[in-house]
Amino acid sequence: MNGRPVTIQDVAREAGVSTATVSRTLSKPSVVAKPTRQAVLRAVQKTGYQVNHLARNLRRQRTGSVIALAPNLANPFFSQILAGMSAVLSARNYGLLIADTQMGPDPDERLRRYLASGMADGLVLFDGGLSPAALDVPGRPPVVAACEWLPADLPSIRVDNAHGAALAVDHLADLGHRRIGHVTGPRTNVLARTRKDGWRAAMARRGLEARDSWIFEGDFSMDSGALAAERWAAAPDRPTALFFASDEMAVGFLGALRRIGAQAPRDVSVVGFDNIEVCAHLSPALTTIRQPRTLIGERAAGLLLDLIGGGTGEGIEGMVEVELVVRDSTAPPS
Amino acid sequence: MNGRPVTIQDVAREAGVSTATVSRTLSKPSVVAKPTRQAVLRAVQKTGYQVNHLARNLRRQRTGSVIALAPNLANPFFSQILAGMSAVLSARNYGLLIADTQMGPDPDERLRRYLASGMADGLVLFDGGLSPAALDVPGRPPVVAACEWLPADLPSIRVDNAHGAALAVDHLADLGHRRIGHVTGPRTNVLARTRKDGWRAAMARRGLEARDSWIFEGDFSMDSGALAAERWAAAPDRPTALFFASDEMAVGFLGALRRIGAQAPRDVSVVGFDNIEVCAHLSPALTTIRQPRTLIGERAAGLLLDLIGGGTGEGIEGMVEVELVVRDSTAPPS
DNA sequence: TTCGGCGCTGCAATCGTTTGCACCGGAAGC
DNA sequence: GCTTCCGGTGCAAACGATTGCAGCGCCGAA
Repeated sequence: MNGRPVTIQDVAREAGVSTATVSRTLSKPSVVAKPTRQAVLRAVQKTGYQVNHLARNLRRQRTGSVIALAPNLANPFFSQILAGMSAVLSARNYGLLIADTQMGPDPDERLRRYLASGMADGLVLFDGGLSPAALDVPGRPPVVAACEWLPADLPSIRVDNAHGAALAVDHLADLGHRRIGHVTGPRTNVLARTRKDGWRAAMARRGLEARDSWIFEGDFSMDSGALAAERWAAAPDRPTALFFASDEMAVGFLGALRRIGAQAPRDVSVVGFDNIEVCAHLSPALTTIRQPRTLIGERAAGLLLDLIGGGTGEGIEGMVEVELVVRDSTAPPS
Repeated sequence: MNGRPVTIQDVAREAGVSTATVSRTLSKPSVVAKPTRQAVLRAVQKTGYQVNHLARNLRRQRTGSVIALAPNLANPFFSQILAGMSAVLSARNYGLLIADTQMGPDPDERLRRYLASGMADGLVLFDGGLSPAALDVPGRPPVVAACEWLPADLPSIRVDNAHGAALAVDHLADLGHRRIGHVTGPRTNVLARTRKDGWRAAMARRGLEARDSWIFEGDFSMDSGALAAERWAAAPDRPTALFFASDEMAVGFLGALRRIGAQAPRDVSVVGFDNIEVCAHLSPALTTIRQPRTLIGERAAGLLLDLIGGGTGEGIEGMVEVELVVRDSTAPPS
């Protein structure tokens, strides 16, 4: 009942065995004789012993946690991914540390610090904007890239952006659209680039022209989507349909569209990317490409744990499939 | 260049001093003589030494991290709060661990385990649905309640829900509405209750009747907001304005409203609560009560750190103010 | 000359586990 | 009866830092 936390020594004394035996009872019960084991467990019960993770981890030379490094934690896109990671990690008794790359002055330096500090046994990187050189830390723990990725050849969980773009374009083309434009993400972002390339490729495959004036540059944000609405309205040969590199931009677009008196899908068909929750509740409900975010988190965590455990990541690494969700924001051109 | 990580011993040898001196140079530079200090720092540079947090923390009897415990990590509401926490914590060299209360079978037990495990120096609790008894762990670290709170008398960062409700009701009443309804959160949720009580009180203060049939029960989700739209449409004495306990519900409501051919603010004025990002981009843009989520995260983290440091939390604990953001979803009754 | 005091440094204990190795007794094989 | 083996246990050395305490040299005052 005193304040001092109860240690393995106390349990050992209580059970009349050595600390080694207590430790083994707790970690590899099979090697200790049944009566001893029971005595130890009783002592643990009685004393209310809890292992001290710090001591255990120091001895084992591992931290028992993993860092998720995202460009912007405030972005809700990540919350579901983190939830997926958390589920897998906590099932395996790992903790999930989260940190923001874009907060301090020097993101690369931050990444390097995290890698060198030994604060975690592994790291999941959601920011493709970092320099591969920052990964060049001697003795760094395993790193997994998710969603975005670096030129460096990291094990990664990728989303099939090209296929997503193709689904979108095919859907619109099937409806009869021929002038299908694209609203891009930020120019430097890998996701944005692959979606744009996917759009271009899909257009070519369908024998449609992918005119440059049908490309509107955005940055994934709602505001940039709203801006795109104005530019779309002002365009001379404006597309009858738009494929957006993110739902957020599509949402911003739809709102702004209404404000200038136009309407989807009457005046323009709209396809987003992500399937964020609000899509289904907009009016018109947004047709989009669903990204399985929980799955991405689970896969990323699983891959990282495999690497930490000395595995090769074989069979876990790789592409995550996307699918088209048709709602009300797309229709044949009028 | 060998694989073994460099320890404080290596630095000591390199600099020709004892490990004690190296340690002091790094933690309390003022007590070591300048030439020695420089020699040590040079050695640190040369060897590329990084402190081993596990060892340090074991010795110091602290973990250097803090747990944020949320009911549902996938809920984007928390992402901005976590970002705020992360900013404060990482500035003070603390790590942020996140975990989900509602994932396993027994949330209370999970909380108790986190408290007893010593995995963190403190904990921020965002889930008001847990049993106060779960906090009754001998020698538990400081706990801060944020947003929601338990009956137990925890230090907390609260949001002025009553004032928020009053702002909403006053705004609607000022526009001329007299039949102002309320869409609630889940019955057991503290936030939901205080917002509802706030609504009732504000109605009374304005001399307006708060009829029970104007209360629509929801659960904070978009789906429940959509459901409320149907029930609102079917109500005989339906309110001309609705105050929602969350933006999400208001968003769901607006979408469903359109689908049944009605429209805000023509047929009903709508006020939300939170000011999530999408509010400004809906059409009509949603009038709402802004909750400063980043600030909540910062305050919660600051309070917890103060408590961890032995402070009383005086001056940090307390209420966070909300404000009315008027947009297009409210207008005088027609 | 002696002594107190002060600034700096090193010694070594300590944090609480895990785990390689040695040991011990009993069963089994020859 | 003697070895061999093996399941079960304990001893004690790690893991890598922090820190109380003591000691050392040096300076200034008496």
